[in-house]
Amino acid sequence: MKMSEGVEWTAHACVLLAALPKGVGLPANALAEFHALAPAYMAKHMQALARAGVVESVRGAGGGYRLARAPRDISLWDIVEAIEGGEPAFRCVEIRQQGPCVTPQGDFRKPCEIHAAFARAENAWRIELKSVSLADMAAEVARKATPQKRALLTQWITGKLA
Amino acid sequence: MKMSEGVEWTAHACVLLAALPKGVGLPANALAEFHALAPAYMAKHMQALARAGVVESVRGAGGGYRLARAPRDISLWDIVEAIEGGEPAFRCVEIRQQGPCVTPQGDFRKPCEIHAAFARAENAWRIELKSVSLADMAAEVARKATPQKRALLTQWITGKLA
DNA sequence: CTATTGCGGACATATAGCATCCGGATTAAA
DNA sequence: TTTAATCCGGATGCTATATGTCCGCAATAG
Ligand code: FES
Ligand code: FES
Repeated sequence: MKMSEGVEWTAHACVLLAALPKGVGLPANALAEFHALAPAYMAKHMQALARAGVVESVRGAGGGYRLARAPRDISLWDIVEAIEGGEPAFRCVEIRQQGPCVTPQGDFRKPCEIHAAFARAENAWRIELKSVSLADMAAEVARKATPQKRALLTQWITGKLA
Repeated sequence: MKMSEGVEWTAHACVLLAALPKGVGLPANALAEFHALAPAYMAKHMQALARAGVVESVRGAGGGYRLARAPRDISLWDIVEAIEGGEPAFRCVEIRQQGPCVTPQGDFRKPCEIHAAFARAENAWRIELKSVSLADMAAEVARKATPQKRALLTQWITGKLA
């Protein structure tokens, strides 16, 4: 059970976008370059984010991606859902309905206990992810940054926007 | 992000073992047959459970697998850990340390915010799984079973133990 | 008109999951 | 002592998913 690395890629990218002035964005190429990632693959992931409504795309020269909502209104779960899809990790395939001890009158309308337990666990996981917003993470990153890093960052960003 | 189906296989198998008298077990073949699963693959999964100390193996004729502890002391998490391994689904590969804006004096000793958030979420997930025991699930299954199913089950089990 | 950028599909490769098979070791029972 | 049942670990093959690239098309700013 391994989560796609695309989640980390796009999460970092969104944190970067959250640090930009409202309504301003960056092209996929720049987002990939910022963390030295494969540009073509990053572009694919950003398309998924756009389809999911997490970011907005602006086509044409000078375009790129920008956040579709305020950083406070975008959670880590939104990103996971966009990249991984909303399907649960545990998928009950109803093996209880197979085998020599299944009765014809068996009642399988209610989910089995195993299924229900995993559903509860994944729900707790989602709730935790939904409670973390881009604003939270961006603020924490900014707090920990040294003055040098801050300067380097603003310089790089202005270079990309020019 | 998909969990191995082996988790469902072994979870059902353990619930079945929990319904047996204490100290009594069943061979891997029977555990596979009970839910019409691939016998060879089920055997592999049971070996993993034995290595993890969830079940005990008894070799030789009349042998098989039995629970290593009381059903109350085996949780769903124990099974997931045995089959999937304990590694987290989200694995931070530290891409924050790459790119044009990393400063030489960067402090990367503390985990980044994204990493920390996923760790919290997965911890909530694990806590929920640890709170569900085989005893809980077996009791629930028994409660929902019809008299016919109960009879069929005991007949099948006695056939396997003979 | 041209350069830039996103969009979607086709494609290729790598990794992980699914499943089988086999020889060896162990043990109960005939 | 022989036989059959059973677990163990490794080797193997197949399939699905993840990773990553490429290309033509559409949109848009200058
Ligand atoms: S029937 Fe197997 S988990 Fe629901
Ligand atoms: S550096 Fe990427 S999640 Fe920690």
